[in-house]
Amino acid sequence: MENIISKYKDKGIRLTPQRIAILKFLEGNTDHPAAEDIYRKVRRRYPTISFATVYNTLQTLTEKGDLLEITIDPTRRHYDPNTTPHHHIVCTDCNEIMDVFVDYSDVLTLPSHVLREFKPVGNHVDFYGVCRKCQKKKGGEN
Amino acid sequence: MENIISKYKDKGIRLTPQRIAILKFLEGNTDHPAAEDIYRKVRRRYPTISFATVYNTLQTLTEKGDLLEITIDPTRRHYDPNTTPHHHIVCTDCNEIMDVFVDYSDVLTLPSHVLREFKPVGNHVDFYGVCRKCQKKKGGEN
DNA sequence: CTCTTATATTAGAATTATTCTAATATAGGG
DNA sequence: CCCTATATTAGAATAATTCTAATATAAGAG
Ligand SMILES: [Mn+2]
Ligand SMILES: [Mn+2]
Ligand SMILES: [Zn+2]
Ligand SMILES: [Zn+2]
Repeated sequence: MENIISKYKDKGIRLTPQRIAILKFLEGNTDHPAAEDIYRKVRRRYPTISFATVYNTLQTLTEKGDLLEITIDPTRRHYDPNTTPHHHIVCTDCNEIMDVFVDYSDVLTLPSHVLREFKPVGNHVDFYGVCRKCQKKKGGEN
Repeated sequence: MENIISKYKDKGIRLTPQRIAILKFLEGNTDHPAAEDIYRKVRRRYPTISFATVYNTLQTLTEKGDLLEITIDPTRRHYDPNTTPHHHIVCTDCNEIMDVFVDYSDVLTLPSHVLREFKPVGNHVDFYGVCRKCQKKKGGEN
């Protein structure tokens, strides 16, 4: 818990109570929260926190390389504190996002005509599927 | 050109001049336009067209399975009239999007603990890279 | 410990993409 | 040619994100 503080002290990011609360919420969080999820949680302890602070902090962390923006939900940006490269599977029904820790880099080869136009630097796979909960729901509907 | 009309007449989509203009703009378009790109183009011939018409038409086409929404740019939705499954590479600098027509399904295998939670229905790979134009620009900066 | 200041926080306004509304127009079948 | 279910429209509404400018504070220097 307290090592979050030492971890970020070095990085040259100024540690305010609001930021520490955000960092604690994100630490180990595997839910891929959106800004509002973070805002709602942190506001419980810091009722005057502003959305601007949440967005500013998320942007700072992203710039420092300690947070990833997930562009998988067209309606809002989600955030992922796990910056080791990995992929996601999303429920087409409820939008739940689950991690997929497999490195597909070796098999994701690009055709030469693409390589002629682009110098690749990374990849990310979005899997789509139906989560167990939604499979049950759908079964019941029929 | 005229076969667009016959193609969609069957599908039970009512063909208005505005819709035909949108369909013609999308036909074979490989630029992955956003709603505003479509609006701006079609407005040249139909100056009174509304954004609502553009969005309604895009939604209708998506529902009929003749258009794909591309969730790769966090600031706006892009659309792809090519509905055969394929992937994309995006320039991290200028956001240009290029198609990648390779079927990776066989090699994108999921771990069993993920398969226990999700019944997969599809996948999409986002490649990131730097396009030739931006490679030159960046080279010049240094 | 106190001072200083660069940086962070805040409320609220601004911006922007997308959706909604309700009045009007029209595609296309009969 | 008529009818009506469906499409178009202007503009308002909504919602995510960004911006602004005033105030507060973290943390390094002394
Ligand atoms: Mn993740
Ligand atoms: Mn494409
Ligand atoms: Zn689900
Ligand atoms: Zn580029």
